Amino acid sequence: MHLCVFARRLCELTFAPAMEISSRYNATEVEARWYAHWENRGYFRSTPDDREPFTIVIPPPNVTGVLHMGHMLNNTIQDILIRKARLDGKNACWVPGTDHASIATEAKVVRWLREEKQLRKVDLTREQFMGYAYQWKDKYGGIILQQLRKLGASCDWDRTAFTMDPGYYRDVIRTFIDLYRRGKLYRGLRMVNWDPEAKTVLSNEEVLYKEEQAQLYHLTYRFADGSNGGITIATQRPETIFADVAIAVNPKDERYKSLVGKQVLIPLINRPIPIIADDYVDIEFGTGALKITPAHDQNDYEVGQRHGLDVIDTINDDGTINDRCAYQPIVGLDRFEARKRMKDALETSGSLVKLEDYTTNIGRSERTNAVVEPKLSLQWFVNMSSLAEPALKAVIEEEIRFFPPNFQNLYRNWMENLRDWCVSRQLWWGHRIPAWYLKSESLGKETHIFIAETEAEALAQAQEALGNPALTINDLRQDEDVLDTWASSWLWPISVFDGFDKPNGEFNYYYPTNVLVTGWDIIFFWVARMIMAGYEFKGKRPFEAVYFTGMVRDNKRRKMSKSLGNSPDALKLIEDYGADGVRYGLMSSAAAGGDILFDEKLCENGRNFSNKLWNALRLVKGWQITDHPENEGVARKNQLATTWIKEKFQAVLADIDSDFKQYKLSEALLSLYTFIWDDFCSWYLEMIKPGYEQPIDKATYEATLDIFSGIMVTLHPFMPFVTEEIWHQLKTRTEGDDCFKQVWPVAHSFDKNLIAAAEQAKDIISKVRDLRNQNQIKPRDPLALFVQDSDGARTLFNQNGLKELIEKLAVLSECSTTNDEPANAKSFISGTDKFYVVLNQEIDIAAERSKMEKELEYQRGFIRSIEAKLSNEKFVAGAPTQVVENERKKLADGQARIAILEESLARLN
RNA sequence: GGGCGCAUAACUCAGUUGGUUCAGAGUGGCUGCCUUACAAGCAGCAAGUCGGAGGUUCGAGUCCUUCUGUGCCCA
Repeated sequence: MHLCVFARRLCELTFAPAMEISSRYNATEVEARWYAHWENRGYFRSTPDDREPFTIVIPPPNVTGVLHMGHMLNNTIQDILIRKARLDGKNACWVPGTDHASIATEAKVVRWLREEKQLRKVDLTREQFMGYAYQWKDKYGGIILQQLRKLGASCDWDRTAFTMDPGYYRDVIRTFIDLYRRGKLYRGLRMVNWDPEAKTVLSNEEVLYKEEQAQLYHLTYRFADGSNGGITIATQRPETIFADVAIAVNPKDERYKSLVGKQVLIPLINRPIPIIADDYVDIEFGTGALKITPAHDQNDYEVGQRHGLDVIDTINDDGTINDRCAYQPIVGLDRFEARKRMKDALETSGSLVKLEDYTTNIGRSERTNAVVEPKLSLQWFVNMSSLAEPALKAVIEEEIRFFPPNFQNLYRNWMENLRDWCVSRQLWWGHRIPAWYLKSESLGKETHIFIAETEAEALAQAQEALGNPALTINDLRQDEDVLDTWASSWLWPISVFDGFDKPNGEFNYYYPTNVLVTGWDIIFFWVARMIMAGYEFKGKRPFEAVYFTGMVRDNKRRKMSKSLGNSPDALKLIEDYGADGVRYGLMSSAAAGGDILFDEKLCENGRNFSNKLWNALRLVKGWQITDHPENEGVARKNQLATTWIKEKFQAVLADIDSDFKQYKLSEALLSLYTFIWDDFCSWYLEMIKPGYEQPIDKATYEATLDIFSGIMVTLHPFMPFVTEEIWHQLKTRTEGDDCFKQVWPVAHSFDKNLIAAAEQAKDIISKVRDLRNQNQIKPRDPLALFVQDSDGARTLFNQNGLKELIEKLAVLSECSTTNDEPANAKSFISGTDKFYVVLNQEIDIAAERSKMEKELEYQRGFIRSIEAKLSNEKFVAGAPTQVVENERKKLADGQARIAILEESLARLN
């Protein structure tokens, strides 16, 4: 750093007058102030009125959650859409809330009890546990909703909902009862994914499969008839052989054809089982013979069903071996401990013929990481087939539109291969299943089931069903399980508007909601199920559109997660770059559905953008105002500049409107960014900027404030804070005249010719600057510019103010037409015109010639390709006239440039 | 094994129903700058056989086939 620079900085710091606006934008202070202002004035609140509603329900974050990158992306998008809808004059309602997240929350509460209160869940009653859980929720839950405020989320906080609020709870229970009564919900024995650690059922989606090292045991089962030999199978789970009911081979397998129907003996216990034939068996895998253990494997269960085989369950809920296992030495041991013991026992008995290392997919619980145990269990299921049909149709026929649309494929694929939905979870935190059984009937063998909203109703049902009025509540036992969290959140868009209890209330106004914004990773868990619920319970779509966001990943493409520690601290980012900066950073690289590789650099760009806006404000507000322009030339120049920027703004507005319609939010933001930074700041403000200590004329100044204000309104959905601040700094506004409340400018048609003329002026100016750069001429040294006289040049320069504009920005001492080539000048071509810049230094003729020859070659190539097209009859006949005409124009322009170049070269020689 | 995507500059990505020599943006790189709004900045520059091969077409980054690489979902 130069000394003088340092000195100047120091001066700024030390002596800057207090009145002066800081050269750096202070996001933290501004953001807190405006959020409080909006909230205090009740701007986020929505009540039904005559306006068209625009509704979004938040994907409720986990009540235990803290703000992470995914939330910020997701909620920034929702906020943009909601703020845009408000500016469009709609009654915008964004409903916030949280999800009780039964598994995750219960796990946290259990840990909290253990660590803070030295309590174990097993020592507590259900009521005690729930008491603690609510305590915990009140203390730690919902932090994320506070954090969303920091991001600028303009939710109607008065509507904050929770999936276990009393009304919501009631809806969930009633829905269960309703589905049961209509035969769409049943209790059944199913092979489920069992987490032996959490002792709960997991959905398929909650099981994570990963390749792990395992061992394949090759075991021989001897023939039961005492003949020599036996059949060798390969298994990864030798501890389950005592639950075997058959050995299966492929009917096409020549090796085993003759053995089908024979009996073999299970090693160590010598129980006979049959050899059966089933297509399921893979001839290539292992030995081609497969032990069938229906209680402990999904596929085996299905094989068993097909062949009418028994089910022998030898594993307890906690993963230990139970006493139905006929081999005593492993009873009571954990399944993995049992496996170790089996190795020796099998070796000793001579049944183990080979031990082979191999890699296999092992499923683990997403929550506890325990190896998932396939287990037969009585669970509650929702029948999916009838619910899926309208939900699939709605998406295929685009009654619900997906953005990006290709997620239809994923959705269809899943919807066409549905299994019934297991909705029970072996937890306490959640909506307790409203099913009562008779205590006299043993667990899992109940034949009487009473489904009711209350205990009293259940009792009445029981008394009637059994014809025994003496029955008391003590004779009944309520199901211990709660419902899957998704079995509550699928009602979200209905329940938050009380659509079950008051279907003719405001539910009518707000539902269907307009758009759902969520990550594609929960398309099955949640999106599909909300669609089902919408049609099943209300006969209507829950939303018109779904905007799928991508996953936020780190720069190594890894999904951001707590366990990897690769997720930046969301609140720290907001502190460092401002909410506007972070919002910009997330949006600028987040095309719908596409994953975003997050880089803090993007937030830095956002912060810099805020700063750019801030400094544009400082510039404009620093000007002295005068009633009249300095002279006629300045008046013409400023007139052209303001007209041009207005027209350009219209062009940009048209693009943005179209982007919004297609949910291309990133592109809309990028268009605005480019327009503001390049057109407005780099060009427009430089065009009208008065000389040092010169005033600006009032008309231009006012026009600039209006344009600047309009720009702030359009940028507001993306960067609400900085725009609100600047909106107020620009002019003195009346109470309540906030950027937040403005009307989105209506795009009207614009003057393309004027925009094109300005573009050419910019091209000329850039080329002069380039010549300065190449020839080491200082930016402030005035130069003389001449243009070869031509019709085109005269038309261009007849544009009122254009000549003055070029003179100012290119820093020219002179700008006029000529018929003669000036001495000591270098030339360039802009459009089809030739320009000369007088350099007052010796010109390197050889270099100039070579440059021109290169250019000439390029231009000749250019017209050759066009001539080829135009001489093709099929092209001229087949292509749209617009395209053909355009080619003719290009050809003419190219020829004009060639003529200029050839003539210039001739002169050089 | 079945299905769905993706492949464009050093990096991250845009690129509408095929139509401007169309190959674009940001970041990074290079050159020159304290120039009275902004160094969180200004002015300029360079950079790609649009994964390979074939096809359809007057015309292909864009449509089709196939290969390669890569990611995801399901089993």
